[in-house]
This record gives sequence, C-alpha cells and structure tokens, in this order.
Amino acid sequence: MNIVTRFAPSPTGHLHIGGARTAIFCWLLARHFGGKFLLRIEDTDVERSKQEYTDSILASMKWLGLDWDGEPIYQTQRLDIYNQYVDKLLESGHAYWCECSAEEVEAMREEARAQGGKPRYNGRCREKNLGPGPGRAVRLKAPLEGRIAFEDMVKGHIAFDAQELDDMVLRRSDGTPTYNMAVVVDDAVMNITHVLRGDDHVNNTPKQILIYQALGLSTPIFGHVPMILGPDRQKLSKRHGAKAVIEYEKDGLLPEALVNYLARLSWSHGDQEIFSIEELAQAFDGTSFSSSAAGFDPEKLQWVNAQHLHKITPARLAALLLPFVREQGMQADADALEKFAPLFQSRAANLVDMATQLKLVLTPADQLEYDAAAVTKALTDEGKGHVAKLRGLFAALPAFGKESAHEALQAYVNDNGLKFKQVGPALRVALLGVMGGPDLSEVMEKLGREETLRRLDRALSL
RNA sequence: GUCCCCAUCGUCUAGCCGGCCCAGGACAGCGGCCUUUCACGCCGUCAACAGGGGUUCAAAUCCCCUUGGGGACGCCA
Repeated sequence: MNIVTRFAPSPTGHLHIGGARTAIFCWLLARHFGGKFLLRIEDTDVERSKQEYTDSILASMKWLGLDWDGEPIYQTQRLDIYNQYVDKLLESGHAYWCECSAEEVEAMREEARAQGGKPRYNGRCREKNLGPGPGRAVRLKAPLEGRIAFEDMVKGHIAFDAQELDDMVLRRSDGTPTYNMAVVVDDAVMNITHVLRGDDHVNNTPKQILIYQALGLSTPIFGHVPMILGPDRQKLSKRHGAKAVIEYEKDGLLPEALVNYLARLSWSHGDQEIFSIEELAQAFDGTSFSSSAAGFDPEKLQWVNAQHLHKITPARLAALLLPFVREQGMQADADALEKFAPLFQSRAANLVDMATQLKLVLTPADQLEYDAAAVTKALTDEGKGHVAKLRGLFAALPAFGKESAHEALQAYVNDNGLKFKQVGPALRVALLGVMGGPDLSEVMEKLGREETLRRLDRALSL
C-alpha cells in the first residue's frame, strides 16, 4: 500500500495536544505502511497566522520525533493553484458568481433558522449567470438532492442529505480561496491517500466530497478521530491542563511518553499500555480506533512518563536533565548528572521532579538545607553520637566505596548491639537533610569520601 | 433550532460479525508484601455494560425509542 498522509495545522497558536494527537496518528499510519507523511501549513488566514507559531509547531513536531517527508507546504504560496481549480469549476458550470453582500446572506440565514432549519445561503445568485465583478465571490453549485456518504476509517458509514448543504463559497470576493476549497485542491495535488483529522471536521467532509466530485477527482479515505475532552468531560481548555506541547516539554515530560499517552487516547492495542515509538509504529495499522471522545487524564500521563523515565540510559537522562537542573539554579555538568541521576530514576515521575531531588546530592555541604522536622526527629543527641562515630570510621577506611561504606556501617551496628533503625535515619538526615531517598551506601559512594565527611561535619554542627 | 457523531468501572480501554463475560487490563483510591527510609516493584481489593422496548434458546454485543454527551451549521481554519 502506497500511503500518503498529512498533518495540516494552521499557525494561529502553538501545537496543542489535540493537534499533536492527530499528527501522531497520521505519522504512525504513514510509518507503519512505509508511506509518506507530509506537512502543510494552512496559513490563509493572514490576520491570525503568525510565523512564530509556524516555528513553534515545527519545533514541537521535532521534539515529539514526528519527522515529515519533504519540505512543509505553505498555502499562501499556492494561491494561484487554488484559483486555477476555481476557474475550472466556473468553466464547467459547477460554480457561479455571487453578488450577495454579507448582510444579505446573514438575513437568509436568519430566515432559514426562523423556519426551523439550518442557517444557509438560499441560492439567490445560482441561476443569475453573473460574471466576475468587484465584491463578487464564487460559490459551488451544489446538488439539490441525493445523499452524500462515505466510509470513515474510524466511525464507519456516515451520510448526509444534500439538502443539508448550501452553495458554499469557494473563492472569497478578495480572491482568496476558502478553507474547504484549498484543502481539497491540496489533498488532491499532494496525492494524499488518507485524511485523518479531528472529529470536528466530519461536517466539512460532505462539502469537500462535493468539490472533489465537481472537479472529477477521486476522494481520499477519511478518518475522523474523536476529540480529547478535559478531565471534567468538558471541551479541553487551558484550565484543564490541556496545554501546548511545548508546556509539557517544560514540565519535564519525555517526548516518547507524551506520544505514547496521546496515541492511547481513542486507540488501543489489546491491553498494552506502554509502547516505544517503534512498537507504536509496528502496531498502528489504522484499525482499533474507539469512536467516542476520550477524557484527558494528567495523572495517567505522569504514570506513563514515569514508565519511560525508568527505562532510559544514564547518558540520555543526564542530557535531558541538564536544562532542568540549571533552571533550578544548580551547577552541574552532564558527567555529574550521569553519576547521580540513576539514584533517583525510579523515584521521580518527570524531569522537573528529578531535578528537584537531585538538589539533595548536588548542593555542596555548606549550602545543604536540612529539613527541620527531619532534624528534630533523627538528629537527636543519640543520633549525632552515632554520626560522629561513623564519621571516624568512614574517614579511616582504606578505600571508600559502596561496599566498604556499607560494611563499616553494618559492622558498627552489629558491634554495638544496635538496630539499623537506630542509626540509619540519623545518618540519612545528616547526609541528605531529609528522611527519604536512595540507598545510603550508594549515596556515599557517589558523593565521595570528602563530600560525605563534609556533610557529616556540617550535620554535627547543627 | 437543524444536521452529524457518540454512549462498558471516577478515567483510558478490552470485548462488540451474539453464547468461552455474574465483563478483562491499566491509571487513580484502598489494604498488604518487599525495604535501613522514600520510591520502584509485587500481591490483593473497590468499581461499569445509561434507561426502556424488541429480535433470539441465548445480548455488553443486533434493531428501535428515550435520555445524556460531543461536534458542526462563516466570504475562520
């Protein structure tokens, strides 16, 4: 199968998760079948389209790992192509000039609504045989009766009555093409075989099919993916945590985790929850869609992220962590992060979390912040006594490492007839300033003997 | 208002060309185990076929209606 899909955002904002999910599906479908994935920027709305948004969308796509084939196509650079097709329609009698003003059309709509119908243009200029002229738009001479039906990849059979549709504008009076016109021409010219897009476009599909038919072009396969709803089942908005992709990047999510999570919304593959990008491309064959809307669940997203976080290599983890660590004002290089980060890998759900935890080991002894409650609880006089003894033992060790530190600690506990509980918490708080955290001997090894001793001294002076 | 779409645990979902489903998995919740702590992990537990009619020996699965939800009705995309 020679599949060509496309993602066609309009640059009127950053890439948000709804758009990202659509892009992911299109990309996955193309990659699964070894086809092409094209990118088209729908920037015909000059008022709202901005270059910075195009840049941002492309950056988010790259971050997600959604690579596209060829160069992105910009609709504003293809205005004459659309016009050629509109002219064709005019010549073949499938379109006509309309001189109605905005107010007049608005009046028609109100009238239709008053009669209990759908607001629509009443076809006043349809048979006037007008020619071009200032202020005149071009409308499609749509069929008056019949059914327009198609087989949707995700929703199955969908049909509309031709009477539901009016003679839509194809070319505005300023000479620019309307959305539906441009989309049809582009999808046809770009040889798109599968149009996967949001649910909100199902009503555009019969309109577009009419244009395909008037042009004598064959239609692609359509697939309308259900929307993503907020946790409260309302339409997704900023306040739901339905942010732009770029925000999730800032929140410390892994791109593959976001892709994984989003791909599982309205799509599934048996009981599998965690997928690598490769596994997704392998499994995604354009079937197994759910036809109902999915609610966005930030908690599950975090869980998926944690699962991916647990798997990545120390080197990549370090590289990803660097900006987050710097952001929180810590001084560290990739080597230090590669050394310390694995200690916290299973303890954090995202990179921001992990960077925060890394503070415990990255902060120099003299600047370490001790949690007051932890100090009160663990660094009692007795606790300090143990810490002081241990300090001496550690300092005297011929070689300082995870094993030797652990043995020294264990020996101290045993020799003095103590329980680990009596010294563990004190040593932990002395070392890290808090009650929880990674294995103590590992922490000491990574910290090194000098820093370990400095920290113990600091704690003893509290 | 009109049209289109949708309807399984709180959430994501499996199952939906009927029997193997008194409905399976995952997140969250709760309980426990593991552990020097916190996590991770593991084990267990709570929890759903929107309602009503049909069809059938048999329905979460097919049909109809109701209700509920979403979307669309632009010379925006």
